[in-house]
Amino acid sequence: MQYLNELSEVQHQAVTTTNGPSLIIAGAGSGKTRVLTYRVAHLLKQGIPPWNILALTFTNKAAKEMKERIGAVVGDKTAKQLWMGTFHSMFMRILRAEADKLGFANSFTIYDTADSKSLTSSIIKELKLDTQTYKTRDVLGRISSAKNNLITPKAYAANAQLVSFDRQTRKPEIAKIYAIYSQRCLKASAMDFDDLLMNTNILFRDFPDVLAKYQEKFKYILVDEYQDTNYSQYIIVKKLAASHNNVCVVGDDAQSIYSFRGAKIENILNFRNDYPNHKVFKLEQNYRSTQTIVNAANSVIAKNKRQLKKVSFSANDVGEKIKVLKAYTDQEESFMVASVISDLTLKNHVNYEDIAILYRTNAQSRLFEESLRKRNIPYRVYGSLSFYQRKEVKDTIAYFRLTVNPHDDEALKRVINFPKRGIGATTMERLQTAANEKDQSIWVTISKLGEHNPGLKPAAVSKVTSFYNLINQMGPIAYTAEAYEAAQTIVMNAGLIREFKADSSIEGVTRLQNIEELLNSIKEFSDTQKEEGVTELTTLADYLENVSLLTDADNHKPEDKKKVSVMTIHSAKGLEFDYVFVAGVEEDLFPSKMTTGSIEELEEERRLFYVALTRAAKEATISHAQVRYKWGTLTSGIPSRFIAEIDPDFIDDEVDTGFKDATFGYGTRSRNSMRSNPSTFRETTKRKSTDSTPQQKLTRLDTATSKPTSSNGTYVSPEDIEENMLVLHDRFGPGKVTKIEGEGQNKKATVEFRAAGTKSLLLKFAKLKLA
DNA sequence: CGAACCGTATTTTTT
DNA sequence: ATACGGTTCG
Repeated sequence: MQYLNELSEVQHQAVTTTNGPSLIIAGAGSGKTRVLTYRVAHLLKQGIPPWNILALTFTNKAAKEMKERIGAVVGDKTAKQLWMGTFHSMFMRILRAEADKLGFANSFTIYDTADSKSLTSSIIKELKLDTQTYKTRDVLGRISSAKNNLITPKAYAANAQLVSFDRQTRKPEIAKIYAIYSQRCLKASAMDFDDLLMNTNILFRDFPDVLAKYQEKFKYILVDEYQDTNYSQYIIVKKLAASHNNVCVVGDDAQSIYSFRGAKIENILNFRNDYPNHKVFKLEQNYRSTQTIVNAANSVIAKNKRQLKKVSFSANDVGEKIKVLKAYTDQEESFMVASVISDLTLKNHVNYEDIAILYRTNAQSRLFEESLRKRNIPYRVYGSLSFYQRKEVKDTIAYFRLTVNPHDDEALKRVINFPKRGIGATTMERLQTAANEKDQSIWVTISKLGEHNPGLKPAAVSKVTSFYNLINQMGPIAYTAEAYEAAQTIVMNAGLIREFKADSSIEGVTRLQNIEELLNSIKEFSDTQKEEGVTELTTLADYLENVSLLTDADNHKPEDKKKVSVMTIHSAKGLEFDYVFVAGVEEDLFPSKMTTGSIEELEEERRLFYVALTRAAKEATISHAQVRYKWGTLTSGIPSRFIAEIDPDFIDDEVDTGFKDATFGYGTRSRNSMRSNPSTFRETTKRKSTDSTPQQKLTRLDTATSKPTSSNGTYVSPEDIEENMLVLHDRFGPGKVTKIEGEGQNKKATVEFRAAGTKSLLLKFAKLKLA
């Protein structure tokens, strides 16, 4: 047992004490992953079959990495047979086998957040409720938290507290919306993220024999990030563990940052009551970070009232103090960070992959991208809009979804008129109403148009029917054909390729490329399945199951290995980097404005800050700006309270940027403090100007479906438009100005588009393409 | 029915 | 600033 020698005493205990309930309190950087990995490996070495072990992680990525590490000890083949993954993916797997018992097709669809939103919002509209009062986000939030607390629609309506709360907030119909939402999901054979957990609970509650089967199967259960489990997840674990009682949970209450998603920090605090005979292992030594970072982080988290007492210490070097960069503007902040990174890599030979920029909100990523690009620093932004959330990709996947499960109403609504088939709002409304009345999916309604026509004109009937035939004909290939071939056929038959090819604009070309990338990823998936020894045919249905729970971080490409990581603090959970930059540490941003109302929420933000700092192994740098764009307007920000909460012994004096006014300022400014200005910034101080010339913004690009790439186009004023110029307008692609008429606001240009013929445009909507 | 146009809310975090 | 939904016009 070579691997046991690499462990500290307490780690060793935590790894080898495998029977009975265990609670591992694992501080940041305490070698938690290593313990979990070896614990599983240890079980396997003792002859426990891999399929008897259920290991629940917080992200797919964590599961994948752990499987690889375990594979290195016990062999890949064994490791692959482990039930190791996120709650959502593991219980999806179980539901795929059992969903018919609950009235769902086993090929049920998974609704992502966008689908849930769209469904909720259409129900609100159908009920003719005031959309101002019933905001989709709020309603969905109520439904989601009900589900996470295992409150069914019926129970919701019967729950005095919930009902009276909704009445007080003037939203008495939420119970009804919830009921309809669930009914629609059932008819569509669709489950949202919360349903995957809730329906697992219902399955275990209503089918004791099924529960018994899985209790028997999972002889050993491990749960990572236990502090971030919600009630629904907690009950699943409790039930599954009830028979063998071999449950090991790992967590750190100081790192609980998901209460907005229903996570209950109490789950870890209450473990002792739930499992009286449990053993506790406290991993308190931080092997990751310098003493300075650990002590600084401790000094902050000490301000929180609710926490388990534990020590977190480092025996590493004392290390550098934490730096605070003070920028005038948000843009300047990003330039500074890029500048420091540049110095780190050039002078100190730090590798890009050992550096991360972390922030509170995804919206902050943009400026960092620009600054890093200007300095030719390779980077990868995680989160934000993932590949799978792009419109064209979602549309294409919607077709795949429909062929796998035609009752998937959200997919159907998405593509029934894309490409354009002349099926408009009126037709859809009639179909939806008919479907609601008969309590069936839109698909069933369409299939029975002959028997029951809800007032559709013959023209509409024929259009809808031909869509029906299209999908119906393709249906079987999702199950019978090889995934890539099926995907190709569908994309062709549905007219998607034709649609995307018709658009020769920059955006259009990108869209086509994205579809190609999607198809490639399907091919890759098939190939990987084969390599992993899957002998059955890999179908499109298989691919869809796999893809629905993937996130941006799961698309980790090999080339990302050599890049600076840019992401939210939430996504950085569980990761570590030598050099970490925490940006935008200002009041109302971090802590977020939404959270300063209650102590609980503020404490969570503080834990988030704690997580941010403890990602750093060698150096942590905090930055904040005095002026920042928010919602398109300039706002001023003061340094976050969290900076003041760090014990000053561990902080360097604030570093002013030293950048020149004109370059980055959003207006005139007076410089007052130029106190410490370390050499790092001296040379950049001399930079007189950058290549970013101020652009005159005329108007938005209306109806543009994807962001124009700023490198390809720039805004110009109407008076600068001349004949023969290349112009971009909306999605029409590049066109040439052939004629100019009128003056001033009414100045018009006739533009010849390659794809869309000749159009006459008001120039205020024109966008010049640099020829 | 679809395109063009216009007004408003949005940004807290994710499986 | 922009994405989205609603309204109007052809």
